[in-house]
Amino acid sequence: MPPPPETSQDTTRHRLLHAASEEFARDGFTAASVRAICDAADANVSAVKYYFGSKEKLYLSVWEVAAAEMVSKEPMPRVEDFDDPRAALRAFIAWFMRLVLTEKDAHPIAGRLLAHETVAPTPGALDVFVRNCAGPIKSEVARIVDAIIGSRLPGKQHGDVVFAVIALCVNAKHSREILTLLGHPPPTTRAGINRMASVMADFAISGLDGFAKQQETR
Amino acid sequence: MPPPPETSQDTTRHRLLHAASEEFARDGFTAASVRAICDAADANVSAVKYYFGSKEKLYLSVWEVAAAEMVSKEPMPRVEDFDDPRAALRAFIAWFMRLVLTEKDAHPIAGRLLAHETVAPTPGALDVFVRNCAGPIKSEVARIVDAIIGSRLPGKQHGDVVFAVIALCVNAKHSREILTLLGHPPPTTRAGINRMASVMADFAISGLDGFAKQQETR
DNA sequence: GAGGAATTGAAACTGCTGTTTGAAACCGGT
DNA sequence: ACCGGTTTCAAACAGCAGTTTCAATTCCTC
Repeated sequence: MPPPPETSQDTTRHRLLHAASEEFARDGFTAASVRAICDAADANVSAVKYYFGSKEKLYLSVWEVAAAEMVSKEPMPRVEDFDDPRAALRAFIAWFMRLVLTEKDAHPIAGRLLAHETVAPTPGALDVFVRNCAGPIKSEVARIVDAIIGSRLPGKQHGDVVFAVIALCVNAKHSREILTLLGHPPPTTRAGINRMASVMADFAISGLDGFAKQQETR
Repeated sequence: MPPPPETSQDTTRHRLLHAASEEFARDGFTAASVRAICDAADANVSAVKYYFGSKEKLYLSVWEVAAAEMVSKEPMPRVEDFDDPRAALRAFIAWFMRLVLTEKDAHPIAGRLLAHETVAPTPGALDVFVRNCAGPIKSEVARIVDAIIGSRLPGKQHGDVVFAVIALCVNAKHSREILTLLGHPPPTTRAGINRMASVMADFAISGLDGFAKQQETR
């Protein structure tokens, strides 16, 4: 019997993790099935209990990998890396939209996991997701927004504006099926995503400048 | 053979429809269970087959009611009803956000059904939803956007901008759980929704004016 | 090579889903 | 009171979910 190429990447545990990533990313936590994952990983169903304990703990392990991948493959742009906060916003929006829209590029699974988790949170995994992923993104957007509008909006309005910018980045992902049926499918290529991100950045910068002007006249 | 519909208000059929509306609105098509619906309606499980044929046909019936409710309770603002297209946009955003965010006001269920259907479309019901609901909304936003920026953006960009405006309205609903965990829960009262809608309208108008100015300088 | 731990395997368990069945109950018209 | 259609009911169906069991196998160490 010829021994299969047994690198450290080909253990049952790794194959399970890899297959689970794809299933969870495509279908979300609830809709993904343990049996389908194990079939894809060429493993027995009992392996998920043996290696991870349960479906939910397997999901958390997938999230750990995805979060690590997110920060390693293409790091999040930070406002202090730019001279102009508007340039920072452009770069951030492009980065964020590549994150959520790209299917097989820099972030094979993190963006899709993120999309599922946002609209249908998995109770046990939601706080992990918010801490490692949504929280840092929101904080950075808030810092960029502050740098542009000079801050000092009332608290609620400030948060509304921050999440408005985020909404511009994630909507194409969340509403993909509807957009497609309405004749406006979201881009999937890196070039197409960057082009759309540029439009969103124009929109966001003009929108924020409106608030900045509103501040000045006070 | 299943009989034609009744007209009275307390028939089993009517109770089923009412209970199904709430369950589908809260959990979406897949997650809502026929047994839970029948329990809430104080009816036997077989009643859904008897009166509607299947869970999916019951869901379509719920959508019919919701769509009718949507156009009757509070009609969609149209651009020709206003002198200024920016005022039309303000009114439209406020209307749309009330639609998707309100829990027990003018649109008890339509907005929540819409939210579920947008992010997790039900194969059999998606085209009905797009035709009766998403399509008209998108068309009206497009008309308002045209009136503001004077149109003549390249096709793709124009669509991007239209859906950017829509994103501002629906994101708070789609990301409700995340926003709540990040300390910024979406408003639920009519006054709170209107306040947030005003901020989104400011943002959108400034954003669109940016494109309008961009057009002029060409 | 033998012993013992680590891993895999097929099958069953519990519990849920939407659907179907066929008989019982109900109700209005004769 | 009787009939015939309408409506309800409890129960079972087939199927899939995640989890569990425990024997069989593989792997490593002595």
